[in-house]
Amino acid sequence: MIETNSRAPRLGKRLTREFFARSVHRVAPELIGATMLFEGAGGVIVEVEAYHHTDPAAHSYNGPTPRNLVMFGPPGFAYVYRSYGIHWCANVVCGAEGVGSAVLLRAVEPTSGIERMRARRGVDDARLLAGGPGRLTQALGITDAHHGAELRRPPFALSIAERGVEVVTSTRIGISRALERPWRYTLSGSTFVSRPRPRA
DNA sequence: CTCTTGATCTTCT
DNA sequence: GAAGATCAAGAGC
Repeated sequence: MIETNSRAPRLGKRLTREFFARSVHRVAPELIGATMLFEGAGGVIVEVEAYHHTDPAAHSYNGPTPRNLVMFGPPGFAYVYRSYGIHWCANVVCGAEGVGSAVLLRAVEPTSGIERMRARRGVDDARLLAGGPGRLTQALGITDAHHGAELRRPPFALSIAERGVEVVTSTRIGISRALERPWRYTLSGSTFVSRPRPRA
């Protein structure tokens, strides 16, 4: 399904805490087209997934644990977890404090600090620099050291696109529960997503 | 191009 | 003890 996120209430404006305090299902599509930098490296967010606290696929589904505690904290902070023992994956906490919802950052189209991203990743192809949640954190240099950090403050820099963009919804990647929920959001036509263009 | 498998370790059962 | 919001390399077509 394709829609435009032009109704985003804060297009072109600096992100506020209220931006993240809304439903994860409203925040997620509005992050598509936003620019995300970490210590100056990063680019345009082209793929995210929403994880709601009532969602069996969400880490927060069974309530707070030491790992997911940040998800239950205030919105706008980073939930960083270890994936498959190897990678780091980064989320943005959304919704009211205590709810336990977050948006997984899955792919960025590189626009800034590309050489640093290449050095960290060890590859040249721009589509392989930050296309995938593990690749994204490695390219930008995000680790568990930034777990619980606020996305509105350095070294993060996040800004919503000046204009609305076409957003495609599809099913999420790599999960084994709640497979049918269409909570993956990608920038329409982008070749920088973690997997080929989702079937619309 | 697609499919399969190994790496590696924290969390939860 | 198994599973997991992943990735890269290798085999096969």
